[in-house]
Amino acid sequence: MTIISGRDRPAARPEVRPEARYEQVKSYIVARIETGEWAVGDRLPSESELVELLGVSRMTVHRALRELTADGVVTRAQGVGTFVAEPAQRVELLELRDIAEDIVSNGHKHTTRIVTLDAIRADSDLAMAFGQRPGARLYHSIIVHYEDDTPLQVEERFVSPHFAPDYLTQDFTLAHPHRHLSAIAQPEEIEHVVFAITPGVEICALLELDEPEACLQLMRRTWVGGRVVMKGIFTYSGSRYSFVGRYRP
Amino acid sequence: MTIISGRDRPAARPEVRPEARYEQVKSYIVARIETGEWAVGDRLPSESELVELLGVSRMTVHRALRELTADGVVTRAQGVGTFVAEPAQRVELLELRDIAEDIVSNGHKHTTRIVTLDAIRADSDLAMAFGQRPGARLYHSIIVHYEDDTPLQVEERFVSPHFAPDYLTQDFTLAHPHRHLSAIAQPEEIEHVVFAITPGVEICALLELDEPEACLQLMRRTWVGGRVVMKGIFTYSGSRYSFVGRYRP
DNA sequence: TGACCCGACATATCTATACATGTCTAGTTG
DNA sequence: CAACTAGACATGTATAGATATGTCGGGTCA
Repeated sequence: MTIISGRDRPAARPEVRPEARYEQVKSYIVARIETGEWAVGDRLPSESELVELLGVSRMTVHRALRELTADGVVTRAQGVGTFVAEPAQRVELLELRDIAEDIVSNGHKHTTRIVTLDAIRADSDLAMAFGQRPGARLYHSIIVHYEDDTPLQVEERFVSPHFAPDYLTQDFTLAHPHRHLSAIAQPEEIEHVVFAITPGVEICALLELDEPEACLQLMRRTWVGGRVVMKGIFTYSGSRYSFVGRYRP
Repeated sequence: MTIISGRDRPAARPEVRPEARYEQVKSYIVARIETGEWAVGDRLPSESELVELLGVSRMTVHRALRELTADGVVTRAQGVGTFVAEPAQRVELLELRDIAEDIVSNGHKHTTRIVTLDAIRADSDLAMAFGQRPGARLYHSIIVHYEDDTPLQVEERFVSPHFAPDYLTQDFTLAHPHRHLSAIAQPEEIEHVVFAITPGVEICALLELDEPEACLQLMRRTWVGGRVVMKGIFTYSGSRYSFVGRYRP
């Protein structure tokens, strides 16, 4: 049995690009899994068997199976066989967009105001957070991001000088969240925590809130070389900002 | 010039699996891009040129380039060539974990309490949200999720009966956020919005908060067939819950 | 009995070749 | 000069065959 007629098959509808054969093989396998004919954990026919079954070459079958492996549909073990994988459990993701991109893509003007920009000595809490001795030097900044003339976000950052030597002279109108890190210092791990807080008087003033309202706060820690090199606390104007995630399974 | 010696090359270190040739080709290309020898937008040597340059077959080069395309390192256009792609801009993602899984994986006991479970008639706002006529039937539930004996989340959901016919008799101790949808109704699109709010008296009572505090609120809308079929509003106990994301680039 | 080896079989990779399809250019033709 | 066309060249797909490597079971032998 073959799923595919000969190479010289006339195209039924010239305007429709015929599906490539390896795609047809993928569809064949996925269909059989979806109907339950091949259940989770079952072993699929071997490549050679599929070659006989479908009338295509082994490389074509192999490509189909390799892509299905990448898609998480099957798992393969050399010398053993190919098996129907556990259905991937859906992970729902929220995209943390850069505030500047967000403002610009909504058709507004993005500006920043530097409130504080200095080098400090770490107190014991900061030293602990950065895995350094108390008294270690850290760069520190407080910046307000505006949408047109409305403050949307206050960001406070602490940065290890070693990985951002020219932090104090950077162009803070740039958007990228890791703009300050030198090129060698590629982040190895980034941790985000999102809270809801009621801001204190300083942040209320910076966000021009007449009275405190619930605000989103994002804490980001960036690791390089097993150490925290940047810690940022981003407080968003409560009723004016939300995180949005939109995805298609 | 070849990057690869003959097939019968003796393995220098038998315990180290030699890298496959298509992997070596990928590394060769990536290295040249990373050093800037091939800059963004530059055209790479054609497959045939790489064959000559590297001493491997075209299929091997092709596989390397196909995988680099999937990785977003290069872009290809049939009949034109292969080009160094824009470096993918980092998107930072926050995983929205299921509350029940979260509680259990932290070693606590997860229980739920059904506060409300009924069928209602949509008012004009709800009808608008679900793309239906006012007066349409909707299932409605309010459920509190507890970590041990502490309320962590209040969820309120509205569900289109057509896609969740047995919603009212479901097992609400199950965790999956789309447990209620029938198997045919695979979500096409899911939208999440995260706010910070100050909860009203009802939610404060359900979360056993003595006085209002800033809380995270997650709104989720699920589309099937171009229509909203489920809308949920999840309010998390303010100081007791945060979203955490941790990832390696 | 247990350690070892070997063969059957599975996936993984690589090659050489062929043909299909998309793009662009230079030249031709009206 | 514009429109068409042939050809060069790029990627995309498919094939058959060979080799490499991992797994497992059964047979052999001390």
